[in-house]
Amino acid sequence: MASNSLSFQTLQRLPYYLDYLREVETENVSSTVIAAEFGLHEVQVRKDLASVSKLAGRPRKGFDTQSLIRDIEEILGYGHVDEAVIVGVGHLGMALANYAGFGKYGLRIVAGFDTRITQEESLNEMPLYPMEELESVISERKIRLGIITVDGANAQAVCDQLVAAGIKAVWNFAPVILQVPEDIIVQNENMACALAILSHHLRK
Amino acid sequence: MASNSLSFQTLQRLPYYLDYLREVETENVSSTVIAAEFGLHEVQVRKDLASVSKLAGRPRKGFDTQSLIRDIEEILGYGHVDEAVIVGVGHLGMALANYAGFGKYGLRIVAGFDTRITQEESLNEMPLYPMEELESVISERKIRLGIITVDGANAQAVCDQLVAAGIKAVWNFAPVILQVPEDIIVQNENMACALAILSHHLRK
DNA sequence: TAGATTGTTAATCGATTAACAATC
DNA sequence: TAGATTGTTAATCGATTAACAATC
Repeated sequence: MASNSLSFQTLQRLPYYLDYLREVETENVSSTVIAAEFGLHEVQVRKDLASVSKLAGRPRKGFDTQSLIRDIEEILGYGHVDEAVIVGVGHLGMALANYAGFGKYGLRIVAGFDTRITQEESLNEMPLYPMEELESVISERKIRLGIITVDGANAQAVCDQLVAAGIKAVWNFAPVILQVPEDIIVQNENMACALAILSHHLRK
Repeated sequence: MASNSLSFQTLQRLPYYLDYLREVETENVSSTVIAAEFGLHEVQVRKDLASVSKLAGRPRKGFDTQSLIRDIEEILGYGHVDEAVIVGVGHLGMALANYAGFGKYGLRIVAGFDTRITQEESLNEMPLYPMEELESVISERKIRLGIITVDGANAQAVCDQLVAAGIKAVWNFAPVILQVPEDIIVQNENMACALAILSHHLRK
């Protein structure tokens, strides 16, 4: 029965469950089946589901598939679209901006910014602005999520500008740890961290 | 004093420490200073460093900067270059293939594969092959790391092919959990998981 | 009733943090 | 010597797993 706080780990598993629930065609789904599908521990899945579902699961049957889908979608904020801006329109920034899949996850990147842009232009229907426009675009459109795809040396400065403009969450692809006020959340996507684990494994 | 096993968490922090150590110009560096730089707990950093450094830290002074850099580089396998192939040369695949920064981390992407490729061609000096060539390229060049940037529906099949060809580690950007033999390591880079955390935070 | 599945309470595990003695 | 910093041992914390009673 939906509790009020979810662990980081649980939140990260929800998108997987959701994908599976959308595919499955049965009326009910049990923790046992989902756990087997993903190679997770049954009790872990049961706890995850219990903490997000409004409708309790039923012994012998499991959870109601449709209701569970709605509950997870609500928690992940799919359906409700979040608007984001992206700063740094190099290879990675473009890949993200072009990535059609985000729509499915309730994310829309509505504008790009880059120091190399001198006047408004557009990339696949997404407007690109010079850095000077950052604050006005964010505050006018009340955008709350900023994606940083500039290089490490410039990431903190960009982050400060985003925060000053009123952003509430930052998705950081630069290989640095950003310093932000307490109420701002930062999600780091650092390729070097992932590589560290892979390389170390290969070296053994 | 370098122990034999490192936690996942420690490994992920090492690239940050390394960046900082390379920048700093002093002969010695203390855990205290690094902790302050990154907003981490002092003891956590000290434990991390103790577990990777061959030379013990010295009271009052800290660790020898150069020696620490070498130790971390060795553990992360920088210097020694890992070769990788990438399967799926769409936007994301190209962004990764073009990303110059990987060289710095000891990674070289030596070939790309895609179902849309029908005969060998090249992208910025990197050869692209049809899927049929996957096994022969990997086994001939003894490549041990495979990067998956195909869509979710095809990721497991690609993964199976990579494993069959002899890959030891998989870096997976598709939003699915891959099933692999026990001795293969998979590192997931799932944008939906990151977004789950950000969205949930914004929703509160 | 028997059996599958739920939810809960307790045990385990790994990582972080606290406390403190050792050292230069 | 005093003080900064180390390394180590114990306490805490969060997440996972085990054990088990409740239910349809």
